[in-house]
Amino acid sequence: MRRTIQEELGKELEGVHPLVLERPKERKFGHYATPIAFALAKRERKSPHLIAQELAQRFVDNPIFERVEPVGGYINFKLSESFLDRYATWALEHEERFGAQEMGERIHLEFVSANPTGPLHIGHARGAVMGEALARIGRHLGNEILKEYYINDAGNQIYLLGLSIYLAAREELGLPAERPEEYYRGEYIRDLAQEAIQHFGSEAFEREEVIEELAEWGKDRMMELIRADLARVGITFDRFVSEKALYQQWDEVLALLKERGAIYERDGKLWLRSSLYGDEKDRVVVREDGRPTYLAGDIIYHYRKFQEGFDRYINIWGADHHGYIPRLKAAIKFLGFDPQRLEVLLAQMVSLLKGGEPFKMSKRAGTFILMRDVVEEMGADALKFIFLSKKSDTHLEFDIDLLQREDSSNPIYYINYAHARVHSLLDRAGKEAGELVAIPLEGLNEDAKDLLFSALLLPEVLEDAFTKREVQRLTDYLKALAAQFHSFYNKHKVIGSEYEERYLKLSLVVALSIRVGLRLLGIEAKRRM
RNA sequence: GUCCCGGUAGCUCAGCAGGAUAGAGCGUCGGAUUCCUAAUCCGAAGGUCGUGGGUUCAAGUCCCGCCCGGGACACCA
Repeated sequence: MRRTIQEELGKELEGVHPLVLERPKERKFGHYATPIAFALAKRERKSPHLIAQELAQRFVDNPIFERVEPVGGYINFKLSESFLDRYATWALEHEERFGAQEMGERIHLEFVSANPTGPLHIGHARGAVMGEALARIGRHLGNEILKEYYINDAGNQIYLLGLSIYLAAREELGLPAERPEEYYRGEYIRDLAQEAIQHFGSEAFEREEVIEELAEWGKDRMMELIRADLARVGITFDRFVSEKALYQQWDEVLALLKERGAIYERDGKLWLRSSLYGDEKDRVVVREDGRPTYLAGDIIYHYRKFQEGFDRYINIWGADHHGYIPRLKAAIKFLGFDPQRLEVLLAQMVSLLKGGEPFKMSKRAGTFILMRDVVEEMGADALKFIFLSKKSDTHLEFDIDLLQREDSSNPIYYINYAHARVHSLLDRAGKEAGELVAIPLEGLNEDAKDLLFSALLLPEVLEDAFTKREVQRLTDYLKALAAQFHSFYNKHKVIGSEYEERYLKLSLVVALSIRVGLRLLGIEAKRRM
């Protein structure tokens, strides 16, 4: 819709000035507006109002507008009913494809990538939910998106996982278990230990040699559990990449880096000259004992990603990794690729409240809040909606108790109720969606036209949400649309009125936008409550 | 010290690429149901947009300084 308007305006105003098209805060100013005359005032040495008047003249006969009005320096455009109706019919004909586009970008999307040394906690959930939603919206808009999970299965942590299971198992079996300074604790370790005793037999825990084996086994079990947690919230991946397997390519990548002058030796270590490309200092990639650092793995990983030739790469990381971005981008540059193709979205902290009290988590004490438990408590839909309703790079605070309530303080409930109401209207009227699509919308009051316009905004909301990576635009839109529908419903009787069929068609468009919008957030709209 | 996020109504937050009188939800107070789901709606009260400068026809929005809160600054992953 916005595109159509822009094209129409473009025909008349081309070359005049870059076109800014905005939606006025108040509906009385029309559906769209442009402050173009302000910008022209200086150059033309005329008052903005005069310029707006002149420009507005060019659109008076255009059938897509009911009214084109200069106010101050603004030109306000009000869409005609016939245009809105045509667009509504078109939307209903497209059904679930409403708002779809053919953007055609090939995008590599990496997210979650939590270490397989423990279950997913609430902090992981944010990036997880965000990645899935972006992928769904992006695909709806015609992009090809590969969802990938990078498994950090190399390094000391996996050994620690094995050790932790080993110790817990020995404890369980009544054998002496000496705790080192660093190990994983928490209920899941005890669960794994019991499972391990079943699997390996109690004799296995008499010797330390089993730790390596336990580490490997534990990692696989953890990945299974993580995948199960994700699946429960409707999140899936197209590919899992193992860090460990990447190291086969390290010699090749290191040689390439050396060739490009990216590497130097100091104190017996190999350093990446990342400060040359924006990092605050150079970083070690190979330690004195010859073991590559974590960064090395990430360099290989991104080397392989970039070799696949995607148009764009998106990584969703926890905000605590933000300092890591410059060194990775520097490495990408050294490898001869364009670091601008890599976008890192940061998922900021989540603070949970329960009954107004902070719900503290501490990984060390093993008291972190599991994503699984939150899903259990408030449901996957509410979790997704609330996590997506704030920009991912700002802190999020919410109270679990609020999300269990079944009223308007729970947004997902409120939106579902609007959707269910439409279906209840249809049932009540005994009408099928199919027989309403062609009903012409004419003679509507302002409330109905406003609601219709709002319902038709879905495509541009989706486009903005995706291209700006701001999914909260969609959640905000759905809340506002639901509110407008509830208000309309309370004010205007549908069944039995002379407008019955027209209002039903209008309601269908509202339901369509809600349904498609929710689906792209990974939530299925309810037809009955 | 450097970097990231934030400071807008009692609380949680919107505020688009600078544009029309700063918005929503919750909470508070008042009202609506012989009528399509009151799981809803309508109304009211409530704001020096952290602070001091600057740019602009126009600043919550952009630039600079300062204050406050949260987080990050590995040869851990």
